[in-house]
Amino acid sequence: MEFYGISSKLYIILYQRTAMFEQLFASVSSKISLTQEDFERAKPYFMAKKLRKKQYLLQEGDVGKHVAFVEKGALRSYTIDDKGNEHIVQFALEGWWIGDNYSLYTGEPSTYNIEALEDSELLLISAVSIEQMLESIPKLEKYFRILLQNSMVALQRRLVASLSLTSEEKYKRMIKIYPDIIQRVPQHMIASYLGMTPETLSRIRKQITIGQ
Amino acid sequence: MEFYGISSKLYIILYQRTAMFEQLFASVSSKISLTQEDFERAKPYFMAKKLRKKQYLLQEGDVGKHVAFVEKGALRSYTIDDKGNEHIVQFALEGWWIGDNYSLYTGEPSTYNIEALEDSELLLISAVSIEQMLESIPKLEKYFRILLQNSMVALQRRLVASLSLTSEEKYKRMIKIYPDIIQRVPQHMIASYLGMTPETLSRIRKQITIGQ
DNA sequence: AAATAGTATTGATATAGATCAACCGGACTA
DNA sequence: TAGTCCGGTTGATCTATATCAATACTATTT
Repeated sequence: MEFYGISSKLYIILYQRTAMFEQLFASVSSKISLTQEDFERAKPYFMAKKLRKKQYLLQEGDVGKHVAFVEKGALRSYTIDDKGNEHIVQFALEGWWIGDNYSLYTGEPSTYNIEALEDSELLLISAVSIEQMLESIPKLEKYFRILLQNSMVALQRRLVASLSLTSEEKYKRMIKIYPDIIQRVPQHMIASYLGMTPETLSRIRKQITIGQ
Repeated sequence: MEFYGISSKLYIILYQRTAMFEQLFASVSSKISLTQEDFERAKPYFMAKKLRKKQYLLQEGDVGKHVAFVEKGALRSYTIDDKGNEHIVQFALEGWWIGDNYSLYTGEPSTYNIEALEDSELLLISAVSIEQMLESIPKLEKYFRILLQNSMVALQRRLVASLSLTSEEKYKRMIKIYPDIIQRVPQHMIASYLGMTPETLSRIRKQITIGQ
């Protein structure tokens, strides 16, 4: 848009860089108003990273050095409990943040595993870079605070849901809130996220489709 | 301690004011290092409030105008689900914060009820006061960020626990993490917090005490 | 094209925990 | 002093969901 008078080669480079931050720009803009210049100043704090399907961003025991914003692809974070069962704590599609904030800030080893479910393109940022970026662009404080608050609310609601709903109700709630995740993620992972066995989810789905 | 050379009357007033903020001071000091002067500057942003047992700090449908720090007493926040069942989202004893941050910042009506379980002494602070206080004492930003992070971690762990543990394991975990809450809160509320019926909790306790 | 690993379905059976119901003891309160 | 409320216990029964096991399908690797 504002690229009049620059060579086509440079234009392409700039265009790519913008495309790379497309989702992040959308995410920030949806929560606060930020000028294009401020946003340009934010870019250098991030590092692009691609992950192939099944690669890990973080493994249990590692210290999380970055949090990641998902520009493209899909990831999950999960823990393994004492009985050896996996529990999916979070999915992240385009426009979501994922990482272990606690490990990032405390320097303690993480209890999570974060794995790409599809080939993914991420924007990483370190704890130090976040500090510096917030120092330099204080408006972004609000963006991150809103993110944190929203995740707290989502987490509390999910907890209440897990305590009060039947398996069928949990699944229907999931369809309503995250239809896109249902589409892209294997069914047994949805089951793990909802705290039920794959068999139970399969039966529930059968019942629902017959019912409709 | 640092009150040499002042009249005994003034001493008492200062002593009371300090006593009123005792827990808050301890909480802040445990997470960041703050000078006594900075802390003194923080005090005016708070408002003291006493609540008798069974009184409410917030009721579903109200907009949360403050968050509260508990200097003394015990509170709970809970929601009522579609089936009319109460679910306790949080307890708060001395040294804990309680409130609906989401409602506070968005201005939307709260979905929570916050009730005193004992006669309690609170320090309230409004959204605007928090902003101003953080502006004036930026060090406190870190304090609040640590609080938020810790609650996220606790909440995620509680969620995984609720998905993976048996009722007995959940109760034992609760005893380990919050022995003080077990002591002071009616048993059926513990059951509600853990997502089981009072009957189940009663049976579990019986079994445990026999086992030991 | 064959082999393998990952994913989903279906059936039979077991069980943790919910539900319903009765009862008990203590603490307000009328 | 009796009466009502509240919290907790105990028993009998029911049910949603887990577990175990077999089979089929699909995608990926060789």
